[in-house]
Amino acid sequence: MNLKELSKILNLSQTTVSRALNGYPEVSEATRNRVNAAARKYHYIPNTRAQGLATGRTHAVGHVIPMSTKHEVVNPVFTDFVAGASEVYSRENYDMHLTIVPDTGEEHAYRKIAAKGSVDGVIVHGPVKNDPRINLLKTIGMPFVVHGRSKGDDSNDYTWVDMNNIRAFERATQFLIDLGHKRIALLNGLIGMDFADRRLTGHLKALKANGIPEDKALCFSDEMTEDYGYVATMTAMQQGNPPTAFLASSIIVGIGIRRACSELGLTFGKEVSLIVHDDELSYFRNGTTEPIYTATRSSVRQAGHICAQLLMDQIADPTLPPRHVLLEAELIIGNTTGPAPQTPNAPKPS
Amino acid sequence: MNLKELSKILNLSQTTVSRALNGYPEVSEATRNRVNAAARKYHYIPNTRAQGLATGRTHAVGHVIPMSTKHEVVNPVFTDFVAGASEVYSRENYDMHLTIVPDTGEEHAYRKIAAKGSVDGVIVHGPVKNDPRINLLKTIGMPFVVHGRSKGDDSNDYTWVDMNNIRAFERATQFLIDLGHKRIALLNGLIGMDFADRRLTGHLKALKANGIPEDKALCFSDEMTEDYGYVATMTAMQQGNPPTAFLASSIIVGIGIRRACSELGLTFGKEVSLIVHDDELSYFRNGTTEPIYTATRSSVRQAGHICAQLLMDQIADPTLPPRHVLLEAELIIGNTTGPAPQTPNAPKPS
DNA sequence: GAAACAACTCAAAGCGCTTTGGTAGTTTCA
DNA sequence: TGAAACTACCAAAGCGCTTTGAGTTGTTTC
Repeated sequence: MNLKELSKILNLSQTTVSRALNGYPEVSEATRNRVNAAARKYHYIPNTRAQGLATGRTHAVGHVIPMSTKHEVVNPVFTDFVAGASEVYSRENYDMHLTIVPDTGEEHAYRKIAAKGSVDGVIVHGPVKNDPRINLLKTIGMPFVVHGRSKGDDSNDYTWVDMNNIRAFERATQFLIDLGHKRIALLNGLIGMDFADRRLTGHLKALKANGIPEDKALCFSDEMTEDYGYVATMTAMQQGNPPTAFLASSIIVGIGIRRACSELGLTFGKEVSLIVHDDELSYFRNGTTEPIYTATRSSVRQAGHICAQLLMDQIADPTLPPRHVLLEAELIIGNTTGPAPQTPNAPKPS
Repeated sequence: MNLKELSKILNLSQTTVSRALNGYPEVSEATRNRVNAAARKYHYIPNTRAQGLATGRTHAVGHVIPMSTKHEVVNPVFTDFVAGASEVYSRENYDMHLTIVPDTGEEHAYRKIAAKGSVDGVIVHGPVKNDPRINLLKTIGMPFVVHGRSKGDDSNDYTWVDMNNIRAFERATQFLIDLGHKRIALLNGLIGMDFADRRLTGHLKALKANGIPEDKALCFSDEMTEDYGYVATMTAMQQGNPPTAFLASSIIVGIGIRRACSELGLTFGKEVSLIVHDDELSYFRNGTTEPIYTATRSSVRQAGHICAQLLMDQIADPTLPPRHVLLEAELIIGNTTGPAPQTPNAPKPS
């Protein structure tokens, strides 16, 4: 069933039917009701492609995920982010496109997305330092919102939603220092990712403020998998001077740390302390009644929601000035932190 | 840059340019080269909407995810599935649409997807028993592939890709029985989901074959989160007659079981055994060198890849008969299983 | 040297919608 | 009473592409 057929049935012109359906005022109420009833009866749903061609609007947004040989395409954080964003999309009747582009030749990929005309705007995931995509999208003139930020770019020139990574990791580190910890291992995300850089910055800032020297051997950086958490912990604990505390960039890494510690016979809050960053992933709740981990908490789902909302606004009115949302993480005290052990941990055999 | 402009620049008709670009034979090689060069030079990329309108093909597929109040929208298994599927899509230059539909009024949602004409086919996720979507899609006449199956529907009548859930869980249960376990807890997925039903079937089949009575108190069923694994384990272990072995429907549930057991001071392979189903999730590898968990293993990423491929085939030739792919899970022996303890486990205090 | 055939190229229609620029018919009001 | 102002509708153009059917050359063939 298309417009033509429907209008024939109703003995009206396509114009009138279209206007009736889209709420234009130049149609009498009687006709409008008649049209709406018929549309429902005959299951009439406008063809998006045609609508898009005619209006220049697609009612769709794209999520573009960079894929490299270095890291996995889609991760659990992305998953929850999308869940949050999709709440907005389905409310606003927008479609969501997922495009996975190799991070070589990104420019072409983005140009293609713009030229193909299949989305009204995009969300940029996983920004790196000086991310070239931002300028590209600006010159192409496609509305976009960045999840995170990109250091180096003038950050007032585009819309972003970010978590205060520096502050969160500064606070977490300070909390551990206050408990007497001096040897703190940081299990960070992939270096080069903007968020990972900021977390490192925050961590180092707190160390410095307390006169604790940075130890490169305690700074790890990788894709945030469970296995990474395990392996890095094992490596750290086998050093001559192992850490008494861990700071993990994701609850998933924390799970790996837990497995390692349990294997090494270390109890959280006693021999070793742990703070994780908790994105409130739906499949890895940090406890339903009381927190499992001491954590810096900030909902990535909420971030998705906000990003989507800002993008919708931007699409509705492209002249809107750039907006910025900086979410603060809460510090949640759980059972994985405690005072630093009196005698430093001895190296553990492998 | 659009076709009209490009053809003006080249001093050719739109027809010729279009044919040259799309590889039709009625164009001289010289002209074709000239056209291709110009297209590259001026960054010409055809508008998908227009192309779709003209051809009836959208070069896009939809993933439709049912959303209910009962379970989360997107889960880690879905994530890896999508990663696998997207490999095929990007190779074939297809777009991927994500649509999240409330499971009330599903019929309308699917009809809408078909009528909107924005995808050439869909992948059906999370089939339940007697899933109405299958018949609906058949009558609508939209190509589709089901990830999983739907008991009750004549399973030869549509294309599906499934894992042999019955066999996997039958084998796993038998393996535990062979180790002397008689009290085996099953931490299954949501009841009603087709895969969960089959897993239960396989489990019960093995119990029956060995004359072990079913104990409802040992059968759990819920959304497969880490917390569920933890809570169910705690519940199971506090019973008068606790289990000596666990069978978990996902590695994530297994992680929760691990946390509970470690808290209860139980060692895997000694006081308690554990087999998980391992979907080979990229963020939760079952060990990189040796397996962490004894597991039934089957790559959901591969399943995604296959589904996507079958859907592409189906779209290319809708007259193709339905196809079925049944993947077998491997049984991987890790360190979490061992002989049943001589004296049954005593109930653990909460 | 006309007819037949390739080898190219083109104008125009059509995909399903929105929107511009109308036209009738009715009401309003000087 | 007649011009102005509405109201309610419509025909047709246009969005950017593909594709049909129809040329227009230039080359063979008999």
